[in-house]
Amino acid sequence: MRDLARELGLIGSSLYSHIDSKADLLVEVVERGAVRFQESADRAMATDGDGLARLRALVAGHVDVVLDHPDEVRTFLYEANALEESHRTRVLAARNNYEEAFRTVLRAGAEDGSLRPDLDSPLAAIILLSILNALERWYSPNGRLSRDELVRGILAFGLEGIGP
Amino acid sequence: MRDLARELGLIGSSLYSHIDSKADLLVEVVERGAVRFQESADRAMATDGDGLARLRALVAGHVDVVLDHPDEVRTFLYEANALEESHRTRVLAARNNYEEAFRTVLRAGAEDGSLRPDLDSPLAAIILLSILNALERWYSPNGRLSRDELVRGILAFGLEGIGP
DNA sequence: CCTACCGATCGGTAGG
DNA sequence: CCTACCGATCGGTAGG
Repeated sequence: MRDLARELGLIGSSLYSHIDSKADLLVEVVERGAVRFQESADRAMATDGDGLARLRALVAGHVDVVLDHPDEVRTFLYEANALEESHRTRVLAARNNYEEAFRTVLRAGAEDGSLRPDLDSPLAAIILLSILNALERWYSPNGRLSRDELVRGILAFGLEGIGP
Repeated sequence: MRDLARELGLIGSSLYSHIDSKADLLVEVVERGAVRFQESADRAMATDGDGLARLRALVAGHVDVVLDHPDEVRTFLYEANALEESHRTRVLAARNNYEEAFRTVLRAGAEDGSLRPDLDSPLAAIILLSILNALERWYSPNGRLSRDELVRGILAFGLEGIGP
């Protein structure tokens, strides 16, 4: 808390004129992350087009959220288990709901012919999210890939694979 | 430290008859994770066969390390940045070396025809490791997939993709 | 928003 | 390996 305060030009105890507790502050930050992802999914699901089109929108939206709000995302992804039970449950439900959007478009794509008909949608959803969530740990805008190339690279890997 | 001691049936200060400091203990645990991955990569690279065969061995080995030693792996993956500079540098170098094994077999596969000739090996290596490292966060042996089905599912996703 | 604190907990030590 | 501590730091409060 004293570190946070210092970044605001305050001393530690002065933070408590603005927040009630450290735990409350964590809840707020995690919640912001959850909202970002939810809004992104809502936008992507409102896209019209086949399963593949909506999958592309979900992936691009996720990349934007992760790269535009890395601190909130990190906190959402890795600190949710530090929340008190009731808040933790809500966040895990939000996460599952978001993952469900991926499962839904994958299933839709398998049925409308825009994706492989025999794909394992629960596994593919987890795998895609594993790839997307890890971005925060390695991607730099100063690296070899622009954000657009990154999205295309991930989609190429996921859609075509690396087989011969 | 008191929590760790309790799990051993000791009180906190008694730990210090066995270790020199909390920081030393962390170094040791992280190092164990690094060794597990390195040994796995060494075995996989000693496999004979084409790039694809060695990639399969790398993936299966990584899955085994993650699922058989989750605590060491978590510490290796997420607590390395809590190490003092010199140790941190060594661990990051070990990680890069391990990733290099993935890049090497991917490049080999692209050249020997067992993998897609135009694949982006640095990106594919990061993506595969993103998928593999995330396993610890969701896979349960009591779930729908056996370990073998998991490996096959990941390889199917990576090799064939989910495109139509 | 700061001053001046508080009780609890942390990593760790001396001595047996 | 425990007893009996220590100084530092933590989240937080009362009062101005």
